[in-house]
Amino acid sequence: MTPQPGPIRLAVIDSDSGFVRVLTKRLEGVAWEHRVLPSAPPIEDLLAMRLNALVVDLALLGPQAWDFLERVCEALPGLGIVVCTGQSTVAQRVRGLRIGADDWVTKPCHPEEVLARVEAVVRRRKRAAPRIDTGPMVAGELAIRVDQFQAFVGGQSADLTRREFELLHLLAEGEGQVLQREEIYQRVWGYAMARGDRSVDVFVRKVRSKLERLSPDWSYIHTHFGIGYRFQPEPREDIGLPEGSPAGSSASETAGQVPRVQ
Amino acid sequence: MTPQPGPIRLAVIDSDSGFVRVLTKRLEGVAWEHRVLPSAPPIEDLLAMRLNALVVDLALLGPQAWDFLERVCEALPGLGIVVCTGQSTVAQRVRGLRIGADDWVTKPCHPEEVLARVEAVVRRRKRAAPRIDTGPMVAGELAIRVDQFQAFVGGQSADLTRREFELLHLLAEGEGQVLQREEIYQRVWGYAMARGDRSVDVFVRKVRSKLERLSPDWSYIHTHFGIGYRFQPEPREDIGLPEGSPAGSSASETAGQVPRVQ
DNA sequence: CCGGCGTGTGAAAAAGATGTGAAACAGTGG
DNA sequence: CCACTGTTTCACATCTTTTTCACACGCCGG
Repeated sequence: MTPQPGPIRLAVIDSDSGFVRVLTKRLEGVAWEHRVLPSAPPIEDLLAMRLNALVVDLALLGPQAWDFLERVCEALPGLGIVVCTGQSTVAQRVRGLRIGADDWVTKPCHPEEVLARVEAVVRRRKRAAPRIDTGPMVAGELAIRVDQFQAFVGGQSADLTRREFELLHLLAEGEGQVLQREEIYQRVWGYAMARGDRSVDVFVRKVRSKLERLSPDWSYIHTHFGIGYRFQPEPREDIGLPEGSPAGSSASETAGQVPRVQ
Repeated sequence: MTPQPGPIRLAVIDSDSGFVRVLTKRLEGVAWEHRVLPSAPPIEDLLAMRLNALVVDLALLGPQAWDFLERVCEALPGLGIVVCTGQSTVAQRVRGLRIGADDWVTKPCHPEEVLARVEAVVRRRKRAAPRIDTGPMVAGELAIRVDQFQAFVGGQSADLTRREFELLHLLAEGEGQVLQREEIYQRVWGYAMARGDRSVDVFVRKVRSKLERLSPDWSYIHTHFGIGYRFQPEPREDIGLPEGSPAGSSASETAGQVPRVQ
């Protein structure tokens, strides 16, 4: 349907020079960004590469192969993993797939097939973001232009950094949905969130503050206590507060009508 | 990490009786809902089955195999497709994967591996499209939306906190069943309940009170003295009956058919 | 009708999450 | 190497939720 996979960022962990050479050649043909690693790098390095997919020969990792596979799957749940290894038993293949590998190819194999399998794995992963309409998405006073990695209000840029933009973009795509912190982190940062990480909160604050500067009468990002955040443009009703009432005043009275908006 | 893939709805299109028999046996072992089709059904029929995955032997579809594959991929982009066929060329496999198949297994193959591959495909699909099939569950005037971690009545949020929601959700899932306090605690809090802990009671009260605000004419959570609680939406009948009949009404109900409603 | 438990109720105390500002750290380009 | 921008980490303020308590009430068995 949409054969257009776009450029894929791929790493190959293998030291079989013949296989690597021939695969690399094909990779250059399709212009994917790729990198060959002769042995398993630390997980953090893989994180930093922001990959779409990984091709790995488990055989060369020795006894820690399963452990490595497991840790990679856990840390990068969004990464497509294709194991490409010599002879293996059914039990091994089943184990690898159960642990979290997406595909398992047996060498010798044709590089074109490896590519097709990587493509299939990545394709499925990307289905989630099929936003094709080139037009900017508008919400309240906001215009979010994916092509510019920026949000505007009345033609003026909110001056968001890349992460800030990606966060806002993700939230805005799921307008009205409550997204959990873990999921947000996973999808914006690209890997699993460590417990106690406050990055999402911090960035929400930054985005809020930048949006508020340009669009003071609207609120966009709502907190769901104990869960995460929800994007939904709403005219701010900070009306009233005439005088006497101390700010502290109960939020409770307002409850019932509109879900709590912080 | 991915311990629980949950039940998968699967269809197998194949007429190779030996393969099908052995695969079916394994399918029953894992309790997936499955169906075997001896030939390609109309796309609409596949749609109606609301499948998670499809295993198909392209060989038996003859010359229209590619066309069938293409149409299925287009019509059901969320469906995981595993081609399971006898001998094939690299070019055929690449073609199939490019068209939209998620995996391609060559017969003869071990049923366990087919299952593992189906599982991997479905796992990835669920990660990619996290919120599509999550229809709200309705009960009485209540709509419980898991994706929002919230319950609504007539579009209005009950403003449940996370634990309150989880409690309600658990009870609602077992609609009509009496759940013991210990089990409720175990499943909502995640660990064993200490003796004398009243948390469950307290939260039941909070949920009841929040639900009653929005849906005063229904009662949802019923107490079973000495046991626990049961979720079951019932129109409240305490209206009328101004004086004559004491609330205690028919003791006969307690007979076990219709437990006491408090 | 009474007493013993188990549950309902309201409020206070404790625990936990988020908001906030600023400093530490990392990456880039001069 | 420095200056600069952006990201991550930290400590603390603020606010919400969860837990704990003490007591009232209702169910059940004498």
